[in-house]
Amino acid sequence: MAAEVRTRFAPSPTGMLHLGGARTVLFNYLFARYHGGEVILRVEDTDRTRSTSKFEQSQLEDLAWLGLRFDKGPYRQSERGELYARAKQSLSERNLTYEAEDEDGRQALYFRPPERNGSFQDELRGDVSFSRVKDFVIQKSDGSPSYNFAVVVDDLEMDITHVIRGEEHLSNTGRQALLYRALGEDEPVFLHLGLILGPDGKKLSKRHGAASVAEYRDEGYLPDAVVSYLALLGWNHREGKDDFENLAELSREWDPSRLGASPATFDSDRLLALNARHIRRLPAEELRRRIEPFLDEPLPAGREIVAVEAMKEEMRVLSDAPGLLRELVGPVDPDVFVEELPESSAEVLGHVASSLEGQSLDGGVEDARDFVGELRAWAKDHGLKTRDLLHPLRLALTGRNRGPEMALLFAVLGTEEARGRIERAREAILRA
RNA sequence: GGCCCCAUCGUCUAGCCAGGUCAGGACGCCGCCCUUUCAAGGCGGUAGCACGGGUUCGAAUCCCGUUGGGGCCA
Repeated sequence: MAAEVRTRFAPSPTGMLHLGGARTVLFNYLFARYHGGEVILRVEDTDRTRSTSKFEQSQLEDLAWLGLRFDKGPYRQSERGELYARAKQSLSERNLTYEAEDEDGRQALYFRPPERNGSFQDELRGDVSFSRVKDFVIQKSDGSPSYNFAVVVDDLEMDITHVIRGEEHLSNTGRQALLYRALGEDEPVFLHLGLILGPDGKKLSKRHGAASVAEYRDEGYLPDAVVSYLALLGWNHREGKDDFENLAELSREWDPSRLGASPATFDSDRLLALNARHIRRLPAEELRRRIEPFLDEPLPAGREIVAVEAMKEEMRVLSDAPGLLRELVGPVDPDVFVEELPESSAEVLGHVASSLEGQSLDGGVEDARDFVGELRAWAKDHGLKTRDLLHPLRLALTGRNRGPEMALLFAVLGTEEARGRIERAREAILRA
């Protein structure tokens, strides 16, 4: 039962999985899902000097982290020597190969294409021509197959129907097409995605900073946000949707007719904003679970969820969590901001401190909101602007003049801690 | 150097294949609303068809060239 559509992702384990590669897998995955076909993982490790199992392992982890599952594989080219030997034999029988010295002066096997010009069909670019193709190596001096040769043999043997990859492979495709033809086989459908560019307009690479998937994971990006962002690099939604909850939603909405051939520039600010949006959508319970590994101090006992709720508003990546937590519950030195406050703030703080008596705001957001409501009513009665109430209060509680909703601060700090901080701020003002 | 690909607001792009809607949306930015502040949300605004030739009654759209950018191989 051969599936009608079969795509593959074929990474070389010579480095980390980069965003470009991740986008390529994603599209192979989505394309296969769209057609009800399958996607295969094939590790192209013929370059024995640069391939390591460590990189292979890390790439597999990154793929899993992104939520991309393969229907088959991983296969490794290093384990498929026989297939290449057989194909080589077939070419030799047709007198299309010869041995000669390569650039390094070592014996290698060359392929002599019967034709040197021609064209192939690319799904996104139409008829793509090639010309002046020179003889090229198919078997290196160490006996391993060359890149172009192994790819063709494997894609043929695996019955790959659609080769979806980055544009950097477009110029290799002419040579590959010649190989298919020499082997007497039909070519798969080629589909070359536009490159992903860095801010300088060049192909996105390590030179552009954190371009590996692992680095994004370590910084606290959510896989769903990364996937959602990557999907829009070289593809667009028919109704202009620009964010997708997760892979499942993307799979439902994705359709290959919206693929484009133009290059796309990677915009890290946009990814960051998108990640923040995904974080805000997360239920506090789940967000708590996710930030746990990033924290360097525990969340306030018994008030974990409100604390997460309070941090959520300003969190853009999970690694923001420890800093935000410190701003929330870390020690406050009133002397730092006391200058900013008028003396009348002492009275305000005095009122809040005494109102806190008998209150129990430990973790209850609703109670805290009621309490803040009362404070606002009091301020109004005394001819105070809300700002004159909340600004000193915020400084007293966190030492900052911006931050989460006031009620959340009370709920996170709890009655006693809040009262202590307010008292200390008040004393500092009176002292000044 | 050879071959190849790409070209619409700052960014991602829709529109191009089957020429004719003030070139549409989103992000960003600016302003306003909301808000103690920030964020979020709502409303409004700014900004673009790289250039030159054709073809056509009519070109972002088709053709040629130029320029620019990129890729691969050397």
